[in-house]
Amino acid sequence: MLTLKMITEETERVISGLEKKRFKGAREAIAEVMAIDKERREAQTQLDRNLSDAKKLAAEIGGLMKQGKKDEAEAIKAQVAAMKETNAALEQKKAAAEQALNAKLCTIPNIPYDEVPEGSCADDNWVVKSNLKECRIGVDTVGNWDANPVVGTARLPHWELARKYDLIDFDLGVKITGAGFPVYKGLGARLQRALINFFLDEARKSGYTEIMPPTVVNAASGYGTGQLPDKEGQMYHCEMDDLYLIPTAEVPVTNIYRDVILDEKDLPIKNCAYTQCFRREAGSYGKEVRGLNRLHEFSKIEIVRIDKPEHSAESHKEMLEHVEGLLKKLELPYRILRLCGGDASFTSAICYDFEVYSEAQKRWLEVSSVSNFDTYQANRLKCRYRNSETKKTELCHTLNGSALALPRIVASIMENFQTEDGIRVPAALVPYMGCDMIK
RNA sequence: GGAGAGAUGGCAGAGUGGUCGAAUGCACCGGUCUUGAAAACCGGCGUACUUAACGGUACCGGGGGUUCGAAUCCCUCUCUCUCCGCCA
Repeated sequence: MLTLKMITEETERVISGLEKKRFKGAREAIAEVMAIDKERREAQTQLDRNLSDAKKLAAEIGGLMKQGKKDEAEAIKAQVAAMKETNAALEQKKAAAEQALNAKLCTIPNIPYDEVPEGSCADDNWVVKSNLKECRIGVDTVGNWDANPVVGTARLPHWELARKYDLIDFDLGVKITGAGFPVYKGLGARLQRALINFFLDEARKSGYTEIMPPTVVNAASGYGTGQLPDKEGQMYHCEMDDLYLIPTAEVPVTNIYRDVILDEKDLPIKNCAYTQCFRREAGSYGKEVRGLNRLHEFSKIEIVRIDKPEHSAESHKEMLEHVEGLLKKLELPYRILRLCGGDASFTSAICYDFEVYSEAQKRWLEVSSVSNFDTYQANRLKCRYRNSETKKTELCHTLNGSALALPRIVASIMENFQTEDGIRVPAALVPYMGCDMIK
């Protein structure tokens, strides 16, 4: 959530930022926050004063009793007792204001950085880079890519290739669990493991510390990274124990740093984690979710950074380079988008999406989102560091990105590298696969 | 799952109703001494909210209660440890 300090000190900048994010009723929302905050402060100052008085009076009683001045002691007792009611009311007022303030702040998104483009939907995103031409997979051509000659053959979508080579069984997943829970088999399963190991090894080479976190989290963690309260319906919930299946490793990994004060010298913290991710994806339907395009359970390697404010932009850049490096090594056709204000996620200050091209589906598939959350997430998490110069605690910046999510990468590999003899394995994966062809 | 014990500052560990935000030790930071270091000595050393400031308030695992007053008493939840049971 946004900090009160920012809202009160830079009100106009916040409002225009929210408008850039296409947040409706920004001015009213901010005015409401400030009004509630005023109420809260008034209740607090008054309560503090009353408590201070009561405390001083109550402290006298002990002495009076020892001196045997029972009557005086009793008089003060009555006096303090009388103050209790007022204090209880103030306490309640303060608590109510705090709660209302918090609830309101949770409904207000992060404000975008200056370099975030104006715009309201996906069409307004900037394509900052694309290697499509180099890959020579034109939208209309059919497999003229040198490394992948499928001339004259219609490209098959990955779900058909999955069946042809017996790599993924979607129907079996339905039998065991339900739609969106595929069963990977044989080389299909091995490809999963190969990608997981490849991504983790690459992350390690880039200096990330591998974390293996729990895949179920408590409500406090869900709240810490912002899945709760608003996106409750997107997570699987174990009611009996009140635990949630994680939608991304971001949740458990970032929550490591909840309520933590870090040393400046330890920043930036660079963690990576492979986990299964679980998403209910309520409201999804149709061909958009066909095959591997959208699953309820999938594998993902996430990179997470905690950094000091003045270095987070540099961190973000390094993360983008890391993810781009992965796509290059996998030889996939990709493009990088800088998301516009209206299309960027609720919590991000700036976000880049990586997409790979699916020749068979004739569309781009999002495989990674690399965001800087500035202090937005850290404020909710209470993740701070001690500034070595001022000796004061300050909010960290948090960043994360997928590096990478498997299903669409698998779809893209299958569709783009299909040949008449099978599916070519990109060179970087051959050591992990133990073969250069899936057939 | 059953029985018992416990949860105090970065760590260790006192504190069982009043002057306790909390002794003491260690760690850490600053200083004196020293060519330098160690030792010794002196000083500092939690977080948040609030106030223009002085200062004030809250927090001793979480929540609630008793009391004029709670780290201390009561209830409840969570977690940890020991024993038993079950089990990868």
